[in-house]
Amino acid sequence: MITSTKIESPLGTLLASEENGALTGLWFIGQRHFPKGVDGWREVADAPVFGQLRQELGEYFAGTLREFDLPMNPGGSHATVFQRDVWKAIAAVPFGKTTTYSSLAQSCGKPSAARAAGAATGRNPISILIPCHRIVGSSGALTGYAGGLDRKRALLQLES
Amino acid sequence: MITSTKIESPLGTLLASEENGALTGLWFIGQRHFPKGVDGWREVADAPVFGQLRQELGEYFAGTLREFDLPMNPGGSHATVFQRDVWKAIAAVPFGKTTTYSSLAQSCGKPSAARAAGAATGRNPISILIPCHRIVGSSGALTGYAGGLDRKRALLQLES
DNA sequence: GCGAGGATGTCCGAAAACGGCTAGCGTATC
DNA sequence: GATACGCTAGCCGTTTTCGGACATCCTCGC
Repeated sequence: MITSTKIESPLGTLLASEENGALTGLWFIGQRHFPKGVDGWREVADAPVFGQLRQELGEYFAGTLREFDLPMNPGGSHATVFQRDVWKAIAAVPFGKTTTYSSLAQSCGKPSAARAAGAATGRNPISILIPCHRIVGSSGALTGYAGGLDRKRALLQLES
Repeated sequence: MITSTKIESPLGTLLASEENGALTGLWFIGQRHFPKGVDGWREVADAPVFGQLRQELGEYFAGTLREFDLPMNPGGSHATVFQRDVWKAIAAVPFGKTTTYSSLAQSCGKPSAARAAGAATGRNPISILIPCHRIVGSSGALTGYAGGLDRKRALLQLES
């Protein structure tokens, strides 16, 4: 049973989803790759992990928290091996730093799969906590963000 | 968590699967459309429903039982609406009787989908209990059976 | 009688398209 | 010379699309 809730943030409303006590997703409402089966989820605002998430997100946007710490389970059952690898690599990028798509690909053992890494990055189910906004082009250009480049810029600004 | 077990029968070895106390599948080993994820299932010979199944199958092949009665849940989560309709229609065919593919299609509200009904019949996950062997061509010919025509013939023989 | 063809839902494999990319050049501009 | 663009041609996992193949049967033309 998947449950969900909405969370307000300075960058717009977020939708969070949870299953078995672990966070499974966090998206800006209506963003690219917004999940499809949402209708089948049950809105339950007070799941424990949601409370913790609200708390930590608040501190993050206030600038007082740099690392999230709560149970996560991105991708649920589908999601390919490569995608999981990429997301894991993204999660390893520390607050305030950035890295490139090709560097990501390299971490996954597929040095020439930069473009595929970009695609996988876009499918990241847990925005912000898995900091896909910290991934930029090898030239330093932002190149893209499922929630819109403005938000990516804002998040990087917040962390600088 | 899906569990499974093997069951011997006069027509060959069967594989049964169960989830949450309900029978979800019953196939002749190696038959057409044999399930794929079997490796991920756990063999547990003494689930309650398996015991009952062994018992009833024994009586069926001995000729002393004509109607099975145990919890079934064919198709698990995938399986389309049309397929469920077809399987339900098959289950309504009584012991010793036969019906045709086009008649099945008609029962499902799609009179011209006889061929599709055939395809759906082949995907029936619970052999014998959902008596897909009772479905024949409109000419009376057996036309096909995922477990092989010999077994279909034998089952019909047993019921006559 | 007999052969050909169309309707039908689903699965499966193959092929093509599609991205949150990049390195390598050739030009253009100071 | 530097630096900065802009274009191009490869790169690669995933998604989408497409074309058959099926446990059929009825109709139509010969």
